[in-house]
Amino acid sequence: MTPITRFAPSPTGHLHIGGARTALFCWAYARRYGGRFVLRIEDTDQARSSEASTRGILEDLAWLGIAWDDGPEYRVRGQGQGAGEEGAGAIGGDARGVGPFEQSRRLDIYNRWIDWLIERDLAYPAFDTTEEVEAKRKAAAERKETFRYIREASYDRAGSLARMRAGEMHVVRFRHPGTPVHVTDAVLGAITFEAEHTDDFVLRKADGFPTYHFAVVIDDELMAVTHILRGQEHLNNTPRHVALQLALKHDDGTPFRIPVYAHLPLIFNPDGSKMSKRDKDKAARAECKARFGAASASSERLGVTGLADEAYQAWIADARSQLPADVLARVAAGLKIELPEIEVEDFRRSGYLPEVVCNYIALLGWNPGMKNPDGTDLERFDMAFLAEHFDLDRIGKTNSKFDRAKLAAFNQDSLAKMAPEEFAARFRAWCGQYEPRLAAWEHARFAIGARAAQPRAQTFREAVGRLEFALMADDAVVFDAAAVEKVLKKGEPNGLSVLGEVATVLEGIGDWRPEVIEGTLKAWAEAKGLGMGKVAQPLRVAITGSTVSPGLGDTLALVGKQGVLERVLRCVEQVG
RNA sequence: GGCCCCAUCGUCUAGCCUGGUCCAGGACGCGACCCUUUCAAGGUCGAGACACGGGUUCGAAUCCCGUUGGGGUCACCA
Repeated sequence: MTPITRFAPSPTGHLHIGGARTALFCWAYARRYGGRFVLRIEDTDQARSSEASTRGILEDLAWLGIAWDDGPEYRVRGQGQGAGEEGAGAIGGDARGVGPFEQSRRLDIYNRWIDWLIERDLAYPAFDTTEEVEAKRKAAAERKETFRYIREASYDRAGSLARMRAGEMHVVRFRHPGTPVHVTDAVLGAITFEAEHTDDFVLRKADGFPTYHFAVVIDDELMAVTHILRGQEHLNNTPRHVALQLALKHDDGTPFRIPVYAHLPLIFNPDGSKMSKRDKDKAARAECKARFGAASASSERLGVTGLADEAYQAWIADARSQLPADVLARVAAGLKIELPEIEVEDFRRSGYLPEVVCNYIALLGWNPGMKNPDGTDLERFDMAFLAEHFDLDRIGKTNSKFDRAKLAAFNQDSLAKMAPEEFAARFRAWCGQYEPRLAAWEHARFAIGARAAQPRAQTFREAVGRLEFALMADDAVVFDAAAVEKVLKKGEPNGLSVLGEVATVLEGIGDWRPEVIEGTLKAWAEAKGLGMGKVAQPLRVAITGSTVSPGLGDTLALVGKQGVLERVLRCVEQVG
């Protein structure tokens, strides 16, 4: 049996990193066994779903290199930076004729099955208002019980059907058979759910849309899904789904299949809290409070447009509130802080490589159990490796915490190992989207910048940071006081005097290329009987304001001869 | 609270199914040293875990039970 897996996100925001892992595992399993991977959009919550989210999710998956076989069509534009097998072209489509893949477009299908169930009295209309059910739930909670909706023996079926046909507002509930459900989970093993914990859950909401539980079961059957990989938060939904699968039969009498279930361990923040997009608001809010005080801060101070003071105050006051993503991004920029990465888009913006993100998240809950030739555990691998070796039996059971430091280490390693031309090309593509100042550099200069930043950066974002000195105006350099003290004012020939001498040497260099600059300086230092540190450090401080920069030749080349001379002069004047 | 799941270094994990080769291996992080024109990288070394208690057994990280701890879930959200 060739497996068919599916990833079924609800389009209520960007793709969460946890969702990305689920998608990755689904993809990998399908690839491993030559099956198909379906992408389905679960947009049955009319209030929260949006088409923009759907587009974002498709884009995030494509960027990660997780291509779906069946699902909404997505055009990959140009030089894709994705990690997976598809470079360009189209992803998705409906080769098997099982679409559409947006649940909001499948209402007639669900309704047909609802009718089928009602006919057999396996489901029934119920007319309770939300308030009535809520009241019962509350009453049960006060008795320290869990409310379970069960159809009363006195239920008037004929009358109810008539009311339904007359158009009265109602929901359709499943008539739970009251038998225990046994599930064999591919990860967790045998699990039994006793009957007394299940109830007559809703299949179709009052707005006519199916609930998640119902749509999932119908779609998985109709799309011939064989393996359901999903987060462990769904474990308690499984008995509902199985009960439904047991109740439903096709017209020819064949029952719905019970797919293989594999519940994945969850991913949390290092502090054990849920990884939520609210974390980003939380971080920004904490920074605002720390900087401006708890209550009185004005959005004016942030220099953020499009954020009314009233909205700002409300956001500060309510720990659970969220700012629109774009506004929040501007707040963070104004604050000059990095927001925690939660969604795939965040990692992309921070300059992580998609193949590294996939590698790292695959390790959260799965590992290949193989060794490298040197005896260490194999944990660096690419998408092709996953497609070849991924399997359910090595999925762990324990939840994990997202370790950004390890991700960053992986990313730095991949960045450093990359061929310089590839690094430059990908860095440039990233800058085109997120760092226009650098993208504007002409080719030769960018190549030097890329070379200077490559071995040192954990992310593209950080690479930009390492080049910041070349981006600033010559008269904007701030000379770090400690550096000035240590490098320019102390020592036998103190740095300042070296600077004065070296300026003339620099001035004499005609061919302003990194190798020439560095060679000339080395020769000069040697001739003067000085260690290179005596020359390099004062120059670093003069050029960048700090003692830390890329290789000296690259640093000077990036600033340009004119700029270097100006900065040195300014430094001597200011410090001396 | 009911139900369900889980439990190896700070973190991710290997080992557990098929008890002995485990005074528990690796990775990230951390510490020290070396190298060095800074930072990083690299090299060498180091600290660091079988939650606890009972069994079973000649022998348990590995099997069983309990305790404790953690997580999930209890919607006309998915």
